[in-house]
Amino acid sequence: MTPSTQDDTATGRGAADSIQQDILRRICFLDYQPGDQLKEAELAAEFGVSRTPVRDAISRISHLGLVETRNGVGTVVVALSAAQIRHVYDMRLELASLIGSLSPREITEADRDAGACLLGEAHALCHAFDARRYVELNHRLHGLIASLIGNGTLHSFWWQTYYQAASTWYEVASRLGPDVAQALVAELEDITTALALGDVAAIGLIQRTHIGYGYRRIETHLLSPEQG
Amino acid sequence: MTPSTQDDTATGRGAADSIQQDILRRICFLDYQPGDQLKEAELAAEFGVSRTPVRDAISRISHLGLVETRNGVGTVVVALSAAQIRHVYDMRLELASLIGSLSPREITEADRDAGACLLGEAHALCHAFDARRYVELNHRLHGLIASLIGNGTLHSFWWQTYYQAASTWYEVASRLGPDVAQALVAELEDITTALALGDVAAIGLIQRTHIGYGYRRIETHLLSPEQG
DNA sequence: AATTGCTAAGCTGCATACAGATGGCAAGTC
DNA sequence: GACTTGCCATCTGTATGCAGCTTAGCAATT
Repeated sequence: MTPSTQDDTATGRGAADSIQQDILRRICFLDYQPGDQLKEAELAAEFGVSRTPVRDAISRISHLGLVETRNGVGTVVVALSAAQIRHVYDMRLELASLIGSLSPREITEADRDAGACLLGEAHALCHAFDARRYVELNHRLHGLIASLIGNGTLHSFWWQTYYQAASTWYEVASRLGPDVAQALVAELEDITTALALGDVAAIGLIQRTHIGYGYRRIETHLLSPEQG
Repeated sequence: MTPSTQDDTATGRGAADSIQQDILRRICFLDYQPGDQLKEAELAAEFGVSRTPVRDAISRISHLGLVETRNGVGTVVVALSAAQIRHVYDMRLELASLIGSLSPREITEADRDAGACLLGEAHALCHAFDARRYVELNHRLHGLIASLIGNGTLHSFWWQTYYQAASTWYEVASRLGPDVAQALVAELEDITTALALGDVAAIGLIQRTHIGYGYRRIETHLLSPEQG
């Protein structure tokens, strides 16, 4: 039961694995935008490996629907449709509720420290906003919460939907600016409280709440105004 | 948003895709038992292709945790631990409830026909039981229900957990014999009723119920007596 | 001027050769 | 006899060459 988007096959496929994460990060940070082409040869040269591990990485990413590869054409980053985004968010709402009920892990002091650290950085972000940094903070917050999930299947699914959803955040953050940082602070304040109380179920419900808010932001600022 | 275990990348990776399904089927039918080694060269020869598409297929399967591949050793089929099986079933119970609530598709006449056909074959199976045939009927039932799921993310997850769970059924069926066929008949009777009424939500709840029964069978006949 | 056919470039899919890693076996040593 | 050590068979990870597919652009024709 490997997370499938994070740390599988610790031994084998060393190169392909780190490349996969790197590409996923680039998609979430919009280094690769929808429509961009991922050329195997190019990436192979950049990472200093051959096409084989790059192919492996891209093949895995295609599971998530974030890229589409066609013979003779290439691999392009695809923007999730409005319907797909809704489906992902509908699913994430449900998964969030399960975090606390399906074999959660015990909260440790390290978790509380990480939460406090994130909250501090989120505060700083409000004053000096940077979309990239916002996405990165979200990534670290996701990692913290995912680590609390004891159920391996849920853990895997949580990561999968994360990457699908996260690919939209950078653009929302760019358009909304510091407002999303404020929202992140609010979320982290709730979460640090729950961490202090050792209540994983509460964290799941908090997540559910803020996933709902997040979807509303996407709906308003990404789906309604232009593009579909 | 590709199902990831069923029909991704319709255009590219044609060979790898069918090989992946074939290997997954073999694992579920216990043609490959836990501990068995999947040798790339061997499979490549059997399918009449090179190692590359075989590697691709195996790489994808490793997502599900059904195989584990280590450099210098090989790829072996792994038996899910009791905890992993429980996690998968816990998740399936929750996913089943969502089938009816997350953008279900309309039920058609073809669905009703397929359900009736399955029910007939399940009846036949009670008299002349065959574990392999039981697993196959379950597979077709799963395909029918999965096709009713409109939410692409849920669809993908439903398939993923299916393969993880199905890898245990053959052994249970072998030990219990016709009893599981009776249970399948009961399940299909409920489902054909729901199909007739066009009630997808009911189908999800029926699934949830029988997934619970199924787990109890596994717990009793696979986990308790011997092995863990 | 518009259309159609061709050509060439570029990309992925696949095949195969090589290198690194692992585990077992056997020879050697205490 | 037990343990250690080095060799070897074997499998995966990686590199690279080749073939098929797709597309864009150009040229010839209507």
